[in-house]
Amino acid sequence: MAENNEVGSNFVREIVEEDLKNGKNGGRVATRFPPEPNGYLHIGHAKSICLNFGLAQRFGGTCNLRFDDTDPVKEDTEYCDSIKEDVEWLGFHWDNLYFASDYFDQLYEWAKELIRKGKAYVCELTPEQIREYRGNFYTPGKPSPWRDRPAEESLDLLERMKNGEFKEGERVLRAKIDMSHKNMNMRDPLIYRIKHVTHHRTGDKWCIYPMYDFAHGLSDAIEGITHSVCTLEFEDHRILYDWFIDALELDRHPQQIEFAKLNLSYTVMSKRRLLSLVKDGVVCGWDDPRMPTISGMRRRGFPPEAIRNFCELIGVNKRDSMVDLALLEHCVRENLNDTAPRIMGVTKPIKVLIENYPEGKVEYFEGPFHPTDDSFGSRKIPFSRELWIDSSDFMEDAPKKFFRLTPGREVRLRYAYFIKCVGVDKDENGNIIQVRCTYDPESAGGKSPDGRKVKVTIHWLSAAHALPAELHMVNTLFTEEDPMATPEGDFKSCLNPNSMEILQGYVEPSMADVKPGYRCQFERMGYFCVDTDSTKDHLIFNRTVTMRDDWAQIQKQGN
RNA sequence: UCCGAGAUCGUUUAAUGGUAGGACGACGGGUUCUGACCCCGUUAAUCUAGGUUCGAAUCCUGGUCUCGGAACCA
Repeated sequence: MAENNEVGSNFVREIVEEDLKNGKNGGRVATRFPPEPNGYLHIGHAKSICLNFGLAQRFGGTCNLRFDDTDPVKEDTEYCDSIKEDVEWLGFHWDNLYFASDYFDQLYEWAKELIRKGKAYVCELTPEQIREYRGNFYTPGKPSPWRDRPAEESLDLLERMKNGEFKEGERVLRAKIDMSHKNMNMRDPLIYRIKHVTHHRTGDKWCIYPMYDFAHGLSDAIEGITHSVCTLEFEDHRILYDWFIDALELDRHPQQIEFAKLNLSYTVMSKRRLLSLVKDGVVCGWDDPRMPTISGMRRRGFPPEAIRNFCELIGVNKRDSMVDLALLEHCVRENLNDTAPRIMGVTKPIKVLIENYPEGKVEYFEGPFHPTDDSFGSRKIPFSRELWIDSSDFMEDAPKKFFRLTPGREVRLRYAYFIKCVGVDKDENGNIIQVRCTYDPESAGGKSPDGRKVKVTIHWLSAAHALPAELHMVNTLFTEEDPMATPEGDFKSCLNPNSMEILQGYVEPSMADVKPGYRCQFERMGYFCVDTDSTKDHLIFNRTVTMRDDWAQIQKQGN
């Protein structure tokens, strides 16, 4: 068993396999991803998407995309569009696109059937009274005075609720179950409530809208879903899910299976909190590269394959967990290492003057776009007397383990020459304005004919040829691993003031025509992605993720 | 005080009564024209107390802790 380098199964997969083995559902597997269109999808949804679509893929079944649009107050078609885009971008294709609102007619018929069976009634208690009558965890509820009214009366009232004869809150349709049930969900739960609100799809056709518990399971049944996967907070609702299907004596009975939702360190994951970040202007929108939304991660440069792989690695179970952001970053690097062309970019420029290199001379060095995969091709990189290097690659007073440029030290300029630092020029305030070096003409192409070794190779750009670029150095949005663990759950108290550092840097001339979405590696600096707002005249890159950095670790240890 | 669920290396995930394994991280080393990638090694866990058994992470009992649940939200 131990020699299993493929990721193990998970309990949902095992349930489906078992069902298949036993011939349940006629050997059919049908799942669905049922988002409410009231916000943008995030990495937590990606877990659910990968699970549901993955199940269908693995077992030759189907997976529907169904919008759970039963509360017109919060829902909007803008969200539907973004959700569809995100699911497709992740690489999944739904067998059918449905809306819970497609089933409003059928649901209404079923509601009337429940009334006729004596299993539902129209209640005229106020919202406050309903709450009061429901009791609490420790004390049983008491029956509504309208509980036993004749079915005919409820039928008539429901019809009039539908036609808009009553104000919101005046009447509701409730299931008649058990007001003293241990599970609060069974104390005559609501089925329909009145809302005089225009629905994003059905317009003003309805003045009543079905509640989740009623609509969701029955929608599953209508679509012939076999395995209805949802998150843990619905565990207490499963009994109701089953009750409606049984009460209506439907011939299909989907099985609800609950799993633990994803928590990621250094981020928050609820739509409500993400919306508040957007509304408060903490971020620039749902697709801000710092957001854990699918659209934010896309803009930041996370490849869909990396996200899918991450979802596979984290597994599926029923215990609460907090997945380390480092695992997501690992998946992103692993993918980008194989797929991203290498280029040179300078994030914090410092000028280097090659004293013995002729003024006005320009030569070109060939550099492959990928160290091991020739199919990426190569480009010519211009070299001249004045260069930009990254300020992190030079130190005047270097500690022992610093291998980069420092007075008297020789390093290699990638693909170009060995250079040796011979001096530093400063302004009157002591700030370094330029590093002076000499180069070894024999080392052209970065070769070392005499076998001379150099500790490191650094990246560089010909100052005259470099393209200015705005660099968005994306970091975590929060400084705490669990932002919700801050006092009173005030997650905004640990917002990271440096969540996005904006730098004016340079990139090599081969980047002149890159389009938004283009992903590449700035050698030694990290993976970057061209931002959606980037133009030919104003290049903008988002740092997708840094490189793993041993030097940074050493520096950290020194402190 | 009620109902439901869950506790395995720092994190995450395996084991389905039979050697507690993998991944990420951390640490150390090798390699290197990216202090990257890659390779090798080290670290490190069954919530607790009993019981059943030749044998328990797994089964039983009692504790403890964590999470979810009382919207005309989903």
